[in-house]
Formats: sequence, structure tokens, C-alpha cells
Amino acid sequence: MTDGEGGPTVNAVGRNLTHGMLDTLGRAIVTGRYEHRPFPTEAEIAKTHGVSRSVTREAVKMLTAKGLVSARPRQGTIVQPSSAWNLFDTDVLRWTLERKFSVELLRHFNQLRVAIEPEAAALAARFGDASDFLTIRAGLEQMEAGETGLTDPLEADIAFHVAILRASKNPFYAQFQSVVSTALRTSIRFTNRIKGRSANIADHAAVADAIIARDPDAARIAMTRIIGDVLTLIGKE
Amino acid sequence: MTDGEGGPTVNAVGRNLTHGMLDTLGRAIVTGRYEHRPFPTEAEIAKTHGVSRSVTREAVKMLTAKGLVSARPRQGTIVQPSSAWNLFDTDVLRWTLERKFSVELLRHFNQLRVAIEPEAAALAARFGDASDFLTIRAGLEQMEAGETGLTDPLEADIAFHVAILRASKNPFYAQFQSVVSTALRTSIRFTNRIKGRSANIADHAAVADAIIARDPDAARIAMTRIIGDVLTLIGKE
DNA sequence: TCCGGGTGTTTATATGACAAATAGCGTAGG
DNA sequence: CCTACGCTATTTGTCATATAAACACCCGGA
Repeated sequence: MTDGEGGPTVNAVGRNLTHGMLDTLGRAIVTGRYEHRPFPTEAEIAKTHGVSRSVTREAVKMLTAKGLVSARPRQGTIVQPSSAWNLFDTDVLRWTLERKFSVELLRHFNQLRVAIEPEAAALAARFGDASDFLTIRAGLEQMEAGETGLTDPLEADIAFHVAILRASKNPFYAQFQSVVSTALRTSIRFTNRIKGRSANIADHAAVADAIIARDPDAARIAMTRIIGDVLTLIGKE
Repeated sequence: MTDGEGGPTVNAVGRNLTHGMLDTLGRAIVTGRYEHRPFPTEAEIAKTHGVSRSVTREAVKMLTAKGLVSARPRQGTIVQPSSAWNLFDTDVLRWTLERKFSVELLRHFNQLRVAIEPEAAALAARFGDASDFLTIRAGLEQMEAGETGLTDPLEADIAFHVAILRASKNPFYAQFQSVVSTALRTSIRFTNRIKGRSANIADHAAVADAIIARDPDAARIAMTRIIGDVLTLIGKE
């Protein structure tokens, strides 16, 4: 599988060699390839992947910025404990999900959502403006249209939840857009197999109505029900 | 203050030149220095700071990893909209707080905490083990000792909240350790000036008791009261 | 046994050269 | 006058090489 001498071995996606290396190394770390093996030196990485040391160093520096590794002279580059990783980084999140998916992870995801999204809905009811409400309603209508197979109900679902996060007018809540999209996109394999989404539409409509009626408490309660359902669906609660 | 020709001009903190550049550039971006000015080219940065292009490139790559900038040939490096920044990154958080502090930011912080921490307390009541409970109790006792001036009550307060986040046994909640520490450390200037912490101890004890009694709902409610108090204290609610 | 310096390994920094991409301009053609 | 094409200069991307600094480890001596 290793090609001869000429071109770089970085067949991974990426705009350039550095991003390709970042992706390759990041995936390898998250998968746990270096849990019992030491992380290779810059020279080794450069050699085995057929790229220059500059590319290697820049990729490693990006991993450092995301908290995956730390580097010191003579000691080499060492993988940090996963508690130091920046889990909310889009790349780290993607690597984790694509390579280390598990029901436990899905449960952790939704334990986070059950904290964030009800409060986001409450904030949206207080601080959202007319334009936000329009986007939320649009997402809901797309979900209804998805029932008859006209549009993708998953994308509509995501758009609905993301719209609420943005309507909270709090930059920290907006950060969870990628988390929620990712969680929904991957959890769909589980939740949708078990039961249909018919009852769900009503719950979503309740959230939208409460937000537009500027009723924070009702919005919070309604959103809690949606995600609470997902949590019980996953099992163990 | 700028030295002659010889040494680098990077007087910022950091283990090495690259980290110094990262810090300098990150602060400048967060402060908004490049909102109306274009971001300098690699060559310019290297020249004005008296470092090599390698150092410059690696620093910019780290900024890219944190979502602050993006780079393309000929177009140069451009600062990304703040919605793309990774706010939960420790560095970005620190730069934001040190340089762009405001009451609004403090409110956003605590709007996040009021979502995360009550749920973390509930999870701690369910999944925490004896060792976690010990740490939580220790933090509480340090807070009480702080009343008489023996220890630092702020550090004890931080230790208490952090212990609960860790006891939740959910890696996503553990990520908020830095956020909560930072928020507490900066908000102390405000909250403590206004009213003493006497009533606070009782509320904290209620949280600890509920967690150790493995009562998730009581823990959630007690924690909500603590942060709700802070929110009303900030004003506007 | 313990302490101290030598030594080699690894990251950190600097420099110079060339490749690749592309925004912007100028020009030819309609 | 307007459009479309291609040239050119600028900027990031990549490579190669050399040297400095940090420091873990070994070895020798007290």
C-alpha cells in the first residue's frame, strides 16, 4: 500500500499537504494508535509520509493548538491525556465520531444537549427577533414537508435546532452548532430506526410556539421533553 | 521600547518564539486590531517582529487551528468572523477576557453556567464516586475555612465547581473546567464587591449534600439557585 | 550510593530557493 | 463601449540545509 519514492503518501483529504498531515495524525491519535506506542519524531513522520519537515512541524503545531499533543526538545512529541483535548473543536469532534463512535458517546452528547438546548430555547424566547423566528418556523415547516418525503427531514431538524441556538444571541451557545449538527447526524442511525418521528413534530411545534409567544419557561420545558425522549430512547437513560 | 536590530521583538510570554508570536497575534486579533486593517502577510510579520518566517508560519498555523484566521495563496491571511472562533479554547478565552472584558460578556458566561452546572450536579449525584464526593467536600470545607481568612475562598470556590464537573463522568462537561475557572476568577471583582459570601456557603453546602445523598433533582435545583443568584446580581438578569 | 559533567537526540530557529495558486490588470476582440 | 482572455506580480505552500538550545541519559568519580 506504500508507494515507492516519488510522491507524498498523504492521500487524506485537505486543501494542502499540511492539512492532510493534520487529518492523518489527528485521526491516528484519537483512534488511540499511540496509547502504547510513543509518538514518532518529526524526522520519522516526515520520512514515513514523504513530506518535508516544515509540513510535519506545522501539522504538529496545529495538533498542539488543539490540545492533542505537546512537544519539548529531546523528549519529543507526546500525546496529551484525552482530558486535555479540545472536544469542541470541529476537527477533534469529527475524528472522534468517525473513528470512535459508541452508544456511550452518543449518551454523553445528549446529556450535554439536555443542558444546553432547553436553556437556549428560553433565551431565544427572550432575545430572539422576528428574523430568528422566521428561520425557526421555516425549519419546522421543512420538517413537516419531510413527512411526505418532499425534503430531507434530518437537515430540517438540524436547521431547526441550530436556528434556536443562534436566536439565543449568546456566542457561547452559538458554539454548539457544530456539536448539535454532528450529534443529530450520527444519532439518526439509532433513533430513527427505533421509532418514527410522528410524535416529534408536535413537540417541535410546541417549542417554536413557546419561543414565538416569548414564553421562556414553556420553551424550556418543551425542549427538555424533546431531548429527554432521545435520552430515554438511547437506553440506560 | 523596540530594540535595535539584533534580537526578536517578541517580549510576550511563552515557552518559545512561536508561542510568543501566537500570543501576540491572538491578542491583537481578539482586540480587533485587524477589523478595518488587513492582516499582514507572513513576510511583514516576520520583519516587524524580527523573527524568521518559520516561526511566523507556525504561529499562523496555530491561529488557523483555533479558527481565528484562514490563509490562501495570493489572497493572504484573513481574520475569520468571531462566530468561527473556538471560544472554548483556553487561549482564545484568556485573550477575550483579558482584553475585551465587559459586563455583557460576564452575563453570557453565566447564562452558559446556568445551563451546564445544574445538570452537571445532577449527573454527579448519579455517577460520582466516593473519591469525587471527597473532593467536593474538601472544596466546601476550604470555602468555610476561607471565611475566617485562613485560605483563599476564591480558589476553594473554583475547586468546588470544578470537582462537580469532573464528577459528572462526562468528558463534555469536564471541558468546561477552564470556562468556569475563568468566569469565576474574573467575576469575583463584581460579585464580591456587592455582597458578602455568607449566604453562599449554605447554598453550596446544599448542593454538596444533595449530590452525596444521590438526589439528582435536589442537586440540580440547589445549583440553579447559586448561579441564578449570580445572574440577578449582574443586573438586567 | 550519590553526585556531576559529558554526550547524543530532538525540537527550535534561521535562511534561501522554488512551486503553486490566484487576484488584478491590461489588452485584444466583439 | 463592453467583454473575455491571458499575463503578471504577489502571497502562501513546500522543500532542503544548517545551526542553536534544551535536556534525558549514561558514565565516571568521590
